[in-house]
Amino acid sequence: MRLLLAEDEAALSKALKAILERNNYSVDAVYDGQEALEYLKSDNYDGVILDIMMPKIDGITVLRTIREQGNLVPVLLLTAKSEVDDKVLGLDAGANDYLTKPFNSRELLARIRAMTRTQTAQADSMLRAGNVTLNLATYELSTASGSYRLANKEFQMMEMLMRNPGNLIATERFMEKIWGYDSEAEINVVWVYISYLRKKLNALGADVKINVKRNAGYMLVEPK
Amino acid sequence: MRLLLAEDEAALSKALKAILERNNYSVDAVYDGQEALEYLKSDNYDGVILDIMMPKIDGITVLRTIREQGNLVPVLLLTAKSEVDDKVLGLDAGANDYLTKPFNSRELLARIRAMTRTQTAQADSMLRAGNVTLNLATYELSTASGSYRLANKEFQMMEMLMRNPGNLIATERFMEKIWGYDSEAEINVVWVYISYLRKKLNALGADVKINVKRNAGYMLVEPK
DNA sequence: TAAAATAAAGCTAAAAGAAAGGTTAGCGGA
DNA sequence: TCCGCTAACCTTTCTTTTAGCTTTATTTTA
Repeated sequence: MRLLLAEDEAALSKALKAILERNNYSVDAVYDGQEALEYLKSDNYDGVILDIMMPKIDGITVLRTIREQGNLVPVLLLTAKSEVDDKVLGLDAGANDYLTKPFNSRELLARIRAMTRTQTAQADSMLRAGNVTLNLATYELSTASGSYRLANKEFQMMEMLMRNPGNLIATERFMEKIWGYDSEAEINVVWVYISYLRKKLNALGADVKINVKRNAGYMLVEPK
Repeated sequence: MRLLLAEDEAALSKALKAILERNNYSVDAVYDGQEALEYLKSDNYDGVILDIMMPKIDGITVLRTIREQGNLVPVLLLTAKSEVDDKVLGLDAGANDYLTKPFNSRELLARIRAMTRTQTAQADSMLRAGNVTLNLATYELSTASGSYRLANKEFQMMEMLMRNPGNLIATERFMEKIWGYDSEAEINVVWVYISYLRKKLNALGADVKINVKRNAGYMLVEPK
């Protein structure tokens, strides 16, 4: 399986390449958007890992360009924590998935596997659980009876829950993924947002629930 | 969960050990690569935190050596800021993850959790005795006729019993393992929790029983 | 030595206490 | 104005203690 890795930060690029190669991918690393476009023109890849912030040509433009050329190669976008709107842009531009830095290798590998599995590609920009959908581009949480546009943090929490239905997500995990390792925020922001989400799910007549497991975390449970 | 910490800088080592122990890891600290190798030979650890720059034998060599010996214990490498290439080397040598100094405790703990999860994760997430199962992930105690989600202490007691069916567990042993040596709790909390568990086992129609042996302890007995 | 008395050990419901989690108002910054 | 966050207060759940009761073991007494 051949992957193109476009990431300008040398240390991260090297590390990623090593991880990917240990997992039996052949990886070409490039360090700016222009190089990425050249490589994508000349070669056939099974997947692309594309940082958004890159010198010369940014990731979104690279993505848009290759899609215009009819290239349907699956693309995983890497975004820094704060570049939230970039995600939306990226999905609109035809990305298959995105990953927020910092991330761990297991997650990266899982996403790549998921992405390359169904070569069918084209952005699945909706998450679904029970009678609820979450639009990854517009941040809309909907059921038949209505919808809310979620704020950023709400969205990220809901996304994590919906990507792992039936699995427990540790409270610390929310903190790490959404607030970052160096955040000073109190642990109870998580409770606060869980509360917001439950309220909205309830108002929408959702048939999914967010369950708590004491001393552990939260889980999205779908109806049977 | 037992960890080996190999870090030559005394102050950092002490601090890390304290943090880890506060998070319920048992930590052995060693101060050079040679010691690390000795400890890794003689003992079983659930994870290793390995500084790269160490006296006598460096971390990468330690890592490479134990991997050659077929030891698959998860290893988290600690690298100083600039040693970028070391990361790559380290991952190639078979490290599971790495962390750049300086780092904060939340990140360290997250990495350790992630690293050790793989190994143990779905190994065996269920304990079984008679017609009863205990789900180690959800804390659910079940039979065909239903289930209870156990609270923390209840769960720990039940786990100890189910890991030693037919063996006597001293009341004092419960105290040591679950409440800790420095607990102020009275001995009769054990009786109280035994009582809770019996009630639930009974309500579930379990065919196992918790027997008492006077002046000794308790034993889970399975039907013949 | 059998029966009665006493002591020790263990059992359990309920109350008290502690901790975790939930909710809301409000403040400050884009 | 919307968003993110904190802080205060509320609710629920878990843990421990209390106290009275039952069972089992030991000692005493006839």
